[in-house]
Amino acid sequence: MAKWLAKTEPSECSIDDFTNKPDKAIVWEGVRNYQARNFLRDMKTGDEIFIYHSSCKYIGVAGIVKVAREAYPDPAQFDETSPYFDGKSAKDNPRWSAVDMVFVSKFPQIITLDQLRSMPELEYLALVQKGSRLSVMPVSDAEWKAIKSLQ
DNA sequence: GCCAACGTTGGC
DNA sequence: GCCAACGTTGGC
Repeated sequence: MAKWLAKTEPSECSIDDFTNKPDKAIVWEGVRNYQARNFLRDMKTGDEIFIYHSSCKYIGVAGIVKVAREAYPDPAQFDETSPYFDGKSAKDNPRWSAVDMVFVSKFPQIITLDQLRSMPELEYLALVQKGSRLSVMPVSDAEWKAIKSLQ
């Protein structure tokens, strides 16, 4: 089973939104980057995903969720009141996808960027590349193990 | 708040 | 197809 990492601003959606409702799936919407979207579309039910908190006080990997529903048209792209509305997306050929995710675990402490950078196994992970803005990325088994070992 | 790095847009 | 201009991301 493939493994992934997804970035989120905790003010938008944090690991605590999952822990607050551990049995409820959360719609992962608003991805507006083609490379990230394509990775979303590759996700399979049950795939596990690291949740990374960005642009906040405590930056780093906060926990794990898993795919509850595979990619479907992101409803936000057709919602004119949504900041993710995309007037160029056609109903019969939706441009953007969403998946549903459910809670798996929350780390007792955030795994910091410094910790991630200290791991040679993570040298090629897009997350730690300078200037990388990719918000959804695949994680190899070796990388997954390395990140989990930092807990 | 700053600013470097990035992805997208649009004129040509 | 090129590339400058622009808006956004995201760590600091």
